[in-house]
Amino acid sequence: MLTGADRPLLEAPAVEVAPTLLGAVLTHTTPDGTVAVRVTEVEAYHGDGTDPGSHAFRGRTARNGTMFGPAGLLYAYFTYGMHTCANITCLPEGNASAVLLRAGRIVVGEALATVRRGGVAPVRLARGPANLASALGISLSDDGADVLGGGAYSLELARARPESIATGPRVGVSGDGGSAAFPWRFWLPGEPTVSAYRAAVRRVRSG
DNA sequence: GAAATGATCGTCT
DNA sequence: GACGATCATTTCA
Repeated sequence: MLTGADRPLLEAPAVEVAPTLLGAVLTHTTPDGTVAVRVTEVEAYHGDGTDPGSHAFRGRTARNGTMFGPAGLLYAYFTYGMHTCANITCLPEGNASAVLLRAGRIVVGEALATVRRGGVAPVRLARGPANLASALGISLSDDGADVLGGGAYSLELARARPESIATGPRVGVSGDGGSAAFPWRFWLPGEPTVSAYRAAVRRVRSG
């Protein structure tokens, strides 16, 4: 398990940290029990003004303040009126950079995760960023939690670097298509828990 | 199997 | 007031 002494491992740009997190195990312990997920898919987000898809693109706000904190924090945000997504922050304090946890495989607490997800098939428990957050029991109140601080969350990196890593454009990032062109999405090929790729599409308003 | 669509609310402009 | 780092369901093939 990583501790505060390991924080420098995460004090790198998101594109460098993202592949490192593939195969890592994130654990969350609550009064209900413990759920751990092996990360199989991630996306990098930057805050240096070069990434229009990042929450931090327009500078620091009340919501994205955690992205500007030190590396190794949990950045939880609420979106689409009903979903919570989880990131791990990168770079030292003052720099906005984070890795979105898009999908994973439940390795501990599958029963509890299944209850939280409403009884879906195991492979679907943490497929998709909002599903992953739900399975782990991550809520907005967990925003800013230190994953390396020995609290409710803990992180364990993969012992060996994965044999192969696939990269591609990010999912669900709308805009002029510019940011989606960068291969800032990383996943473990062959993992059934990796979410299906869907190109960013601007929603059509009904009525 | 693939594509379209509603749900639902915090956040930014 | 508009839209979003999404998901489950419905609809069509």
